[in-house]
Amino acid sequence: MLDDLDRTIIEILVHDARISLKELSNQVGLSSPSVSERLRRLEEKKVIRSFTIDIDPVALGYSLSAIVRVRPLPGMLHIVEKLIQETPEITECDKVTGDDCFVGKLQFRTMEQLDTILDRLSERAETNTSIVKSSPVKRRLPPLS
Amino acid sequence: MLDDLDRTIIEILVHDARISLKELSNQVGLSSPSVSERLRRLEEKKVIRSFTIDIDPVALGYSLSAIVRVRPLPGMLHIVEKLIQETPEITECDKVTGDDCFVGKLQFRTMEQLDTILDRLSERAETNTSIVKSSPVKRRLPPLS
DNA sequence: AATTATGCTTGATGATCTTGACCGAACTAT
DNA sequence: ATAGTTCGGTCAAGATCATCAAGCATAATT
Repeated sequence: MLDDLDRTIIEILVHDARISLKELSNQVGLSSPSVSERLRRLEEKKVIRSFTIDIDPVALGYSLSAIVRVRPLPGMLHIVEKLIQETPEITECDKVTGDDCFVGKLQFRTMEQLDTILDRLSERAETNTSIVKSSPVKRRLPPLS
Repeated sequence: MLDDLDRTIIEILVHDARISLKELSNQVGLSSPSVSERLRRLEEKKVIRSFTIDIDPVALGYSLSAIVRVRPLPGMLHIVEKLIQETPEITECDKVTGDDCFVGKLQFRTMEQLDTILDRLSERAETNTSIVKSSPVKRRLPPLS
């Protein structure tokens, strides 16, 4: 489905999505129309879901983050899911197997804010919260091979 | 630190980091040199950490993912941290407070592969793994206000 | 009140992107 | 085998875009 050239393109763009087509095509070893066409196809096939930016949450004032595991009280599953989606400080959340139904990431500014958000969840779910101390692995791609 | 124009720029780029400066400046309502200069400063201040792409792991063959909580055995903290960092299928990992020391995300292709990876960790840590069934909240920014 | 710093616009220039015409290798069907 | 088709590539042009220098307005500083 993806050949070596596609993988090279992806690896370059992961590090700099705003590189010019010319520079990209130089690094890949193809002409720019070829790379442009490959890019178009990678987007079309939804291999590349989007070009985006990585923002430092601290710069937005969110100096703290936490992993929250959420186990809805009986009958509360859908309400809790909606509540999670409507909590903008929860910046990602997965629904998982096991005792915890949801595992999410929470960005917040103060402990007071954390408390407020968790209080709201606690009306309908048991929560288990771990404050993030550091991130030994920053977001990265798995092996492309 | 950030004004409304900066926030607008960020919101636009989050959705399309490869938009031309011209189009971006139209949407922001400034001339392109102004936007260019603001972009430069946002990068300089490390508000924008990088321009990158969002890749569908499925397109890379990783049709499964899991949240793994890792509690190193006594004395194994640093070895386990290193082991996590050297496991490329772990695409992000936080060090957190609480009983679990690390919480990571694992991308994998088959249950067999999951088993192999967890076996390696289990020599030096207790692990608790939850398979991701869906993602009710895709990665997003917290409120910029 | 004068001065300076900041952040903006404009317009010229040079660089980049896109498009269309064309080419060749690989695969299919006769 | 060979003719046709498809796919992915190059090249060159015209169209578009980014950058730079110059100049202006506003707000802060002295």
